[in-house]
Amino acid sequence: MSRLSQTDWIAAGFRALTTTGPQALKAEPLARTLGTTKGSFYWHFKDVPAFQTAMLDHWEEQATKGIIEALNTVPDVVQKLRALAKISTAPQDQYGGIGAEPAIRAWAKGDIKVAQAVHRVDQDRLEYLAGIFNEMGLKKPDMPRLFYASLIGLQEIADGDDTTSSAPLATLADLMIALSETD
Amino acid sequence: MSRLSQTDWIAAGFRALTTTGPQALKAEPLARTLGTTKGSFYWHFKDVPAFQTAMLDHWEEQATKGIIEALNTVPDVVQKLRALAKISTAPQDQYGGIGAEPAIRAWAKGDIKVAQAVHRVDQDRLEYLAGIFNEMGLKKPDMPRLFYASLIGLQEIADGDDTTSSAPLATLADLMIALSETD
DNA sequence: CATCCTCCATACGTAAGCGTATAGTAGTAA
DNA sequence: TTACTACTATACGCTTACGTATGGAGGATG
Repeated sequence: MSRLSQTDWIAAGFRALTTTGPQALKAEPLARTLGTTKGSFYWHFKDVPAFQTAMLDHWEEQATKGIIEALNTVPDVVQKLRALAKISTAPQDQYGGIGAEPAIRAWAKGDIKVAQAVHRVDQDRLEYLAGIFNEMGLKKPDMPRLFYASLIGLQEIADGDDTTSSAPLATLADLMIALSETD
Repeated sequence: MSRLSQTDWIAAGFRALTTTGPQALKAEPLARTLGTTKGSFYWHFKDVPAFQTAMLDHWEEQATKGIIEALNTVPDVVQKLRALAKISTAPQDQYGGIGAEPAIRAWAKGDIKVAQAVHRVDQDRLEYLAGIFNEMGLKKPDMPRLFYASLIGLQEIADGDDTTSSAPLATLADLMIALSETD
């Protein structure tokens, strides 16, 4: 990799974020992992905050539109819920995908601009979920939040084994689907 | 506060952790918030990692034995579940209590010793929850994990308003209780 | 009152990261 | 070839934190 682009730096940022944590999002350490120097970094980005903002922009796009577009190919709402249960616990796709979520939420705890981005994403996804539940005829307003929280929580307490993560969410989905049919 | 103890420093540590994040767990910044200098810090603790370990020991005690002992005063299992749903979303009691949880989980992402402590606590609480569900006659093995994940996830996406956090968990508890009666 | 013993302040040398300035290199185009 | 553009290396001064060492302050104890 003789010549770098902004995108290369951002990808390296997500790698560092997920493996080491937010404290690794600094110019010189990142340069080392890319086998270059910070001269390159400050060519592509004004400063460290600007670099982080670029990372966030990237993630925000992925984390909302990306997932929603994937789900829109599934016609049936019930299947949509099941699909969501599945892809949200899918193998770590690097680079701002779902795999980076817990790391980003951790990052948000110590940086207000990250917290705001995460909050926007949460609102977007909750709204989208509310639409699904509404279509299913489940009117209890807690449901979207409950489902979404379970999804996040399972990611949070995941121990690498992905079956322990996906099974409980599938159970919840079934529970809610059953509830929607007795209403 | 003319004279400080280890405990004062640890309390300051949790305040800094929850308000600013793990990057605030350093000797000199903490000293500033306490109106003293790092001379005091290095008197009470060998170094920064030792200080952090002391914080973790404190939290680990609170986060397992503390909560479990509180719950053991509730006789009925169903009520126990409801009580758990309530106290886990209770107002932030500083100083290593439940209020610090999201911050500690965030901290864990960038520090292996923290991650290990969190994992131990998770296992303890999951085991305890499994006991409750077992007593209720709910044999589906996903249930403890699902409930616990929801609890964690709700803390994670909480926006300050505590009713939006507690209501969904109560809904889940009711759902599970209902399920246990039809089994 | 003298003496400890506990706790805190200050000063020091070292290390790491920031952002800037400046010089250099490798491809592209005229 | 020459000149230009896009990118990278290096060096600098500044700031913040680390951990150590040493010198008090001040209450408890004899």
